[in-house]
Amino acid sequence: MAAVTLTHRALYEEVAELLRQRIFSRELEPGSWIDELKLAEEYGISRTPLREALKVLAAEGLITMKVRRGAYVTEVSEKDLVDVYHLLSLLESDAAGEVAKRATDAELEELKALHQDLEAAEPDREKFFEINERFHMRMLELADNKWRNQMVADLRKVMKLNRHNSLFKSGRVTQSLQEHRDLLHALIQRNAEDAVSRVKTHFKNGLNAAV
Amino acid sequence: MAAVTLTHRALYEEVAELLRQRIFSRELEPGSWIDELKLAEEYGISRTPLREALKVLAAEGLITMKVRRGAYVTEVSEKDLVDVYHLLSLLESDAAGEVAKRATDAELEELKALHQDLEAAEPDREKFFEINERFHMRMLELADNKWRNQMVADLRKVMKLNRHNSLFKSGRVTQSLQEHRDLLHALIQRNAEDAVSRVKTHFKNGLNAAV
DNA sequence: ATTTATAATTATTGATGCAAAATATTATCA
DNA sequence: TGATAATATTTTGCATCAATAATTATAAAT
Repeated sequence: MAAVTLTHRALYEEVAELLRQRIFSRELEPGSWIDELKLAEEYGISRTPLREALKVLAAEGLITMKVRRGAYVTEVSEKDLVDVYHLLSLLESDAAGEVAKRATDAELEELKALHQDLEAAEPDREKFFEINERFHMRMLELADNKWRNQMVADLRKVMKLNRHNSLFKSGRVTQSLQEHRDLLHALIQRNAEDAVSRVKTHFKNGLNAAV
Repeated sequence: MAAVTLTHRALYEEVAELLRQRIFSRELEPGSWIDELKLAEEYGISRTPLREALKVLAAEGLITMKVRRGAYVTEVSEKDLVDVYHLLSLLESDAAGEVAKRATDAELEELKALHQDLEAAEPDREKFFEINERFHMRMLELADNKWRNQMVADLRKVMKLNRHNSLFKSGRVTQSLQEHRDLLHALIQRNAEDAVSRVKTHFKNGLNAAV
């Protein structure tokens, strides 16, 4: 019904995005079964695009398909979280080293501006969260490896499944900001080795605050 | 036709696997458009499970979906190949370091046995290829990070899209064997640092032979 | 009373059909 | 003769429909 057809993206993509939001907001809880029929009715769409959306989310690791049992929201164990942080640390630190070496001055300026936004957003958790994500992804983009970007984006989604968000721990935001400052300093100094180690520290502390 | 219904896996999974084979065998060429209707008829199935299979392959990076244009086999540029090798190097070398530190003696024995199979397979390219893959994936498993396993498995699929297979270059098999020998030595010595660097060298040489 | 088997219900998976969109082709006009 | 517009064909994408598999509940037998 009333499905406006200015469908720039395919319907299954739109639905996938809606489902992601519901998963991250924990409206769909980890471990819970996904009722295709109910969701399709709720969105006023058929099950076909919904099922295609579920396949996409399954590939991202957000949901798990069980044969003849349907789709379940992925449960992230503590070990999973440790493993995911480890990979993010590895991939993003490598990217930071690349950026320190290859980014143009203008690009580093851009990161600096993003960081300033982050400093300004500090009291607003939601905003801090969003800009933090933007900073990380922008650095990734500057490292110019689309395959890594895709992997990091997927891993970050899994990370967000975890109920204990590290930024909600008291003092973590302040600490995180300091780590970002240090990283930015290393990048501007074009000290690749230092940038790598700063990112690794950042993720190590992030994990400690998360578990 | 004759679609035997001992469907332990879902049909879309089976179809995805069949398509992977056709892509790797270059029967479906990179850049070429995938004719849903024709394939569905060929396999004697409907378009629904086929489309779901395409979504899975798209998530793996093997095919690319264009809105209202359908699915195309992914074309891997030289830069893509460099980027993918870089990531494989990063992820697998890290895994090797982990294995050097944490694997049990029995597990290292298992890797050693696999390596012996590889030595024995040398003249048979096809077999060498297969056992080489098994060795790499087994090492990954021993490093015990399922998220990394998934990522490496996907990246290796993309790598296989490339037409220039490095192992087809003369002398590369011999060189590759030597690198494996060195890696195994480092693992058995439990020298993590050396293992990491051996894997990195292995991928650097692999890339050089591939481009 | 407990266990096993069968039947019924429920939910997933696959097929078919239809509508909308994009591209290619043809015809007409300048 | 070339360009533009209209039409036709091709193909994607969504919905509805049918069937298959699994689980649960009930009944019967030991």
